[in-house]
Amino acid sequence: MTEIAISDAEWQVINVIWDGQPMTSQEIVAELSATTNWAPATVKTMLHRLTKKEVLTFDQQGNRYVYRARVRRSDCVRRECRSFVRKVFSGETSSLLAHFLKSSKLTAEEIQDLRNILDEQEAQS
Amino acid sequence: MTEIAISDAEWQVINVIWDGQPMTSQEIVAELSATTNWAPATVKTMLHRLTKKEVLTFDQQGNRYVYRARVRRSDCVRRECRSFVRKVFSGETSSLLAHFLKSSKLTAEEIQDLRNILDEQEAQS
DNA sequence: TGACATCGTTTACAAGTGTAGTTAATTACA
DNA sequence: TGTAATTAACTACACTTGTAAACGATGTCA
Repeated sequence: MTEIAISDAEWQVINVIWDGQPMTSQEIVAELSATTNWAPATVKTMLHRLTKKEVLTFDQQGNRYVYRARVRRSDCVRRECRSFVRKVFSGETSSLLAHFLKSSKLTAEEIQDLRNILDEQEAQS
Repeated sequence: MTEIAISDAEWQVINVIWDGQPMTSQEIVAELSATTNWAPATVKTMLHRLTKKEVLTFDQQGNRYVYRARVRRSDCVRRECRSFVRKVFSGETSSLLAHFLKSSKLTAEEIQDLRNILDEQEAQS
């Protein structure tokens, strides 16, 4: 079953990796410096832990590592969503949807896109 | 700013309190025994921590406490949702909505309700 | 008025987390 | 080839979390 637990800070790291892999650690550090105040050593720790958790892997080139994800973003997103809806909305996805639909200001275009998804969903049932 | 951090296990506890408050701890324990394997002492710890975090308060009646929430569920839900969408969907609520709309099987009725919400949202902009 | 049951409080403890300095190895430049 | 810079690994440390037993106070029933 291998429960992979990715912490909040680790999510920030692996998000940039999913967006730009393969990446060296200094590229990752550089990217994260835009959104955090983490010391480089902090990022290194995170990379180390994520590697240990088998979320990341790397190819060694000289004395530096080139990281990439070992797990699919979509799988992690799905898992995280599932536990979130369970925790906050008692597992009721429709409540969650209602909440986010109400609380967010969407553009006309986004609204249309969502309508289209609803149409598809309806067609499939 | 008072960052309130409610852990996963604590969410399970406060959820039953929001649903049934005011409640004594044995009522809370009883309710949770339906969904968890926690020892009563575990629940007590949680109640204690949530009280310390000022998420709960209580009235003393004899030697037992009657607990109720000090924070509104809607506020906690909102905060939790905000940090979740930031963590998993880079803050893009429309991505989150698309994900959940696609990944969940909704009844025709739920779909209609969501459409109505979309209509309202559109009308307001 | 004891003895027992029931509360909440205190203590426990390992694992995970956020945050980062220190160190040892390797590379690169002079 | 030696020294400076860079890199990943190791160590650190306080705080949170999940999980619960032990303890002391209080209430209850005989």
